[in-house]
Amino acid sequence: MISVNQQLNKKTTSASPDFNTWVKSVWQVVQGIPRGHVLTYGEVARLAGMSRAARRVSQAMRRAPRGMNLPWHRVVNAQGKISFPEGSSGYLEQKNRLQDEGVVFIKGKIDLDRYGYRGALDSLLWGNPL
DNA sequence: TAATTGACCGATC
DNA sequence: AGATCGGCCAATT
Repeated sequence: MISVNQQLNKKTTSASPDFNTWVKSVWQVVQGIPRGHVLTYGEVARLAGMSRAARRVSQAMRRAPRGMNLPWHRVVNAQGKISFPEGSSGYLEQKNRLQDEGVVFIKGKIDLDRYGYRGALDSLLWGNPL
């Protein structure tokens, strides 16, 4: 008995042109994140045109060519936390990179209202403190 | 072919 | 605030 999940998987698997196109959109979106700000996986997915594909964003970023210097570190999860296992090399590198850009961690979390893209726009429009 | 795996998310308690 | 849970779906095992 083949599961529904497997059926769906089969239907869209094997490098569908749609998915590959979307992957490129993901790269563009990520490239557009300003220094010192972050976007969540879900937001990137949505902005790239697939609202439910948060989990695919990491895949897309992993595929990015080295030369393009994708600012992958500016993508965090919806809780404002780094999604690599705490203490892993990926975790530390991402945290270091973000801190170098002025992003502040409080108890391992980033305040998305302040550093998120939306937060950034609100800051500009509202001129609110910090 | 089938099951498992994630750099996830939102609702809910 | 933190923990659980179901849904998600290409890639990997």
